[in-house]
Amino acid sequence: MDAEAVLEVAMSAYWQRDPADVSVNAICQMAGVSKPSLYREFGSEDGLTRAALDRYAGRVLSDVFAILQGGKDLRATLDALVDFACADPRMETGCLFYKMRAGKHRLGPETRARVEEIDAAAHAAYAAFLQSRRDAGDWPGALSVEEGATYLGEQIALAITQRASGVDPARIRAMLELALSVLSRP
Amino acid sequence: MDAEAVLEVAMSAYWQRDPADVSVNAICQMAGVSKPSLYREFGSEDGLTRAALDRYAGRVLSDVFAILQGGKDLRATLDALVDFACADPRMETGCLFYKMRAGKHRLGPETRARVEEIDAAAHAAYAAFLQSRRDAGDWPGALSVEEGATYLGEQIALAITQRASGVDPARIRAMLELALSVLSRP
DNA sequence: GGTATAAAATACCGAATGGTATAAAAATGG
DNA sequence: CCATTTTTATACCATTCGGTATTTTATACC
Repeated sequence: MDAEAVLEVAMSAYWQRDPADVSVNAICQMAGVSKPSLYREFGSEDGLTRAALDRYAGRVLSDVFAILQGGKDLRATLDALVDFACADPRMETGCLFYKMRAGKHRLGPETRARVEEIDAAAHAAYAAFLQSRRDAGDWPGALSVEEGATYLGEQIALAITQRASGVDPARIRAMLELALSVLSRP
Repeated sequence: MDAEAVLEVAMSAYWQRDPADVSVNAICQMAGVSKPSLYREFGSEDGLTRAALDRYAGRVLSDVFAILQGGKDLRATLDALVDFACADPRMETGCLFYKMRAGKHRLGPETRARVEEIDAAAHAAYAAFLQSRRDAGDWPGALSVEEGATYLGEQIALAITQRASGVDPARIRAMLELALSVLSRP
């Protein structure tokens, strides 16, 4: 049995639908794998969701971190984030991480801990980016780095979550650009 | 058996937790009512959640509609909305309507239809408010009424959803005021 | 080819779900 | 006080869930 293939199937299913709406039975059926084999590999449903989240983080979220750490200026980085949220085809069905975060109480302890870890890391990455822009004199205004990081992160999350709901991407982009305009205005 | 009391218990439970996390059995136990009695009154789980949503709309959402239709100017109305989202103790555990909307696919057909109705009505109320402010010369900028209504509604939803997640209310208020500042700026 | 061993598939378990049939109890009418 | 009807409470049903014991199949070794 190919653990990589199973994980790919699980990640895609959790991502497309919602972790709470995909049972272990369904994943076994989709992957063509028996339940005992899956449990021998991942231990529990919690282990499987955690592994799927890890895979997702390394494959998708890493792109966001790369944008934030790219060293570009404020405008270019915000544009790249907006493009990612509104135009990247991978975000058409939303973000697995945000779906897990929204239903955090339904996750097992391992996966929940991982979600909180990633959440903290994302906030830190947003904050580090904004701090660097402020140091470079690129980010005007009196908003604190902490508040700006929270704001930026939540607006991105809102936009991607709306994409999963099937809202018109053009409208989402307009809303997001409107929300982020406060960061580049004095 | 007191149908009103049952409905009150159900609404509170759905509101505090999440409709998907409260079973019919649990509601019967909390309300001290037998399952057949509840099913004779509400027909199905869908009927119960729908009735709970209707009660919530008449008891809580009506306050939001009242704010939007109060005839006050832009600043005063936005302030009232921000206060409602960030300071009203009833929003401490979030909004039942937004919780249902977020998990729309898990609801029965009746309740889901009601959610969509309310969603449309809320959007229309936001739009009517903004249109009246534009007509009164109170709302500057080139943003369309439709886009403004979507933006305003989603920012309020985000703030209230964050309250349910236990985020610091002061920070939520700062974020929301920041987001809404684009509506009163040229 | 026969046997020991590892892997996988089926079948099962207990708990919980939404929903209902049946038995008990209470209220009503005479 | 008895009989009828309505309401309530218990028990049950089929299905699904996560998780596992058991049996069957395939592989490896000699």
